[in-house]
Amino acid sequence: MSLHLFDTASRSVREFHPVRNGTASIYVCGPTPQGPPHIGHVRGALNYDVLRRWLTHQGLAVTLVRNVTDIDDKILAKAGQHDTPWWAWSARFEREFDDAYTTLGMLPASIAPRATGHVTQMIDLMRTLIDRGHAYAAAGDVYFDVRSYPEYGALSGQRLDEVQQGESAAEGKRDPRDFTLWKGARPGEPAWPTPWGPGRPGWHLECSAMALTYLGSEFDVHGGGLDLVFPHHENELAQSRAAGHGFTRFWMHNGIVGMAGEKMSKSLGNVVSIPEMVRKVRPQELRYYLVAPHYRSEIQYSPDALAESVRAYQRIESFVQRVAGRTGSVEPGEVGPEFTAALDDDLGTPAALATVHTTVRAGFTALDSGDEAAARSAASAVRAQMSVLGLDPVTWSGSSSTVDNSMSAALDVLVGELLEQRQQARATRDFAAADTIRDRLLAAGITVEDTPDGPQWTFKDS
RNA sequence: GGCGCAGUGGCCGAGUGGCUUAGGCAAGGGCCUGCAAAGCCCUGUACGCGGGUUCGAUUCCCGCCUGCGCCUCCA
Repeated sequence: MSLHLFDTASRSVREFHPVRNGTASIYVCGPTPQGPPHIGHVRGALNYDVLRRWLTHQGLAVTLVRNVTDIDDKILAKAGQHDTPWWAWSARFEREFDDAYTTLGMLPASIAPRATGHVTQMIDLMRTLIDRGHAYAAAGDVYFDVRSYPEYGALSGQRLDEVQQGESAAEGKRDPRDFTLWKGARPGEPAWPTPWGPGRPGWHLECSAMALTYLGSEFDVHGGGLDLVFPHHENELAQSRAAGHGFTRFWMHNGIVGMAGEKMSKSLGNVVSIPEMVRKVRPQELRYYLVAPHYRSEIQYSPDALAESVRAYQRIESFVQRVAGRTGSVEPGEVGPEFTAALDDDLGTPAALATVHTTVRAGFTALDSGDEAAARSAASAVRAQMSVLGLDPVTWSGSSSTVDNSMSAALDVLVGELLEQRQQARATRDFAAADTIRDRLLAAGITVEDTPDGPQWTFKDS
């Protein structure tokens, strides 16, 4: 195995060797569920889903932890505005995130731990840091002493002296750049007891505590959006190393999703929340769009680009369907060396998809020339490749909820009748009647195409 | 002010010191088809601007312009 991944800490592509043979451990910064999931959240999550699938494909037992920051300032503020308990607010959007992940075909995380469930571990971590002289309590808060850790800033390339100082110089803070491990409770706020007074988890501490709890003192990959490098990941690294842990071997950061100059807003009609988007395109098409560019590239969202992806995905899909329609169902086979090389090279999904498309073209050519064996072999490779990307068309059509199987069978009979009538009309060269049938089906969302194997129909819910 | 990323053919999007210069979408021509759709074949010579290094740069170096991310919450 020669997977190579870009590591933010070393700013280079390095060979991946798991900490524990035969396994891979991944921690991904998950959502702060204060609102509905949007395209950017999902882009990141999808990236680690592909990584996870690729590692699994290589035979590794993957543990993927994606946390939920179920308490923070914004959650408290928004819940307050809506007169809702903070825990109900975050639970509601946690469910929306889960739904979005599932809708987009992501494998479930091994565990999705919540911050509020790991206060014990956070207290332990803080105690260690205080004992080692890296943290201190002041006025109910607990801070990390940034100057006590000389490596601070190495991950993000920030020099401590140049870091802009936060505006709020809280009481007892030794240095304005010291970051909060634990927030003392203000009146009316939820609080958990600690040796330093009641309060609630700080964002940075929470991630370290959960990563260390589930993945151990040293693990393979820590992922998140590029916007988390500083300060979040810098702080996580500092507090974890200062507490004596090796922490992660690779820092992996996905590019962010921009909005092509426009801000995302409902009034502009460019809302990109996942439930909205999935009404416009099928989830597998959205997934294709988000997975096709390299994960480290920035994506400027545009409806036109999304539409291109829809077409591209449908081409692959129709190839697999065509082969299955003519020669019977096709099982996934080998992904092949080119595809492997592409993903091994820092998860090169663009090159991997280029291989898929090249295979599709060859497969269509084989189909046209009647070489069914070659067509089946191509389709089999395509299914395997797409499966690694979470895009296998057969799996997706099988899980489609638009039409369940019994309905589908009934529809098949009815459409079959009409297509039979149409064939008879065509046989007598009554093309007007034949076209009327086709037009009526199209109006109902059923597209008819004449292939060398006879007419094929597809249903699209729109 | 500091740290960092990007600017590729009509569009999206890879990549590389010179080689057969990804892939997709769209377009034009052809094949196939009653028509349509799909598919197949062919066509398009692009790398922000100005310098430099080099036999040779889109690819390396310097400067500039433009856009973006982070330094406060963010995937």
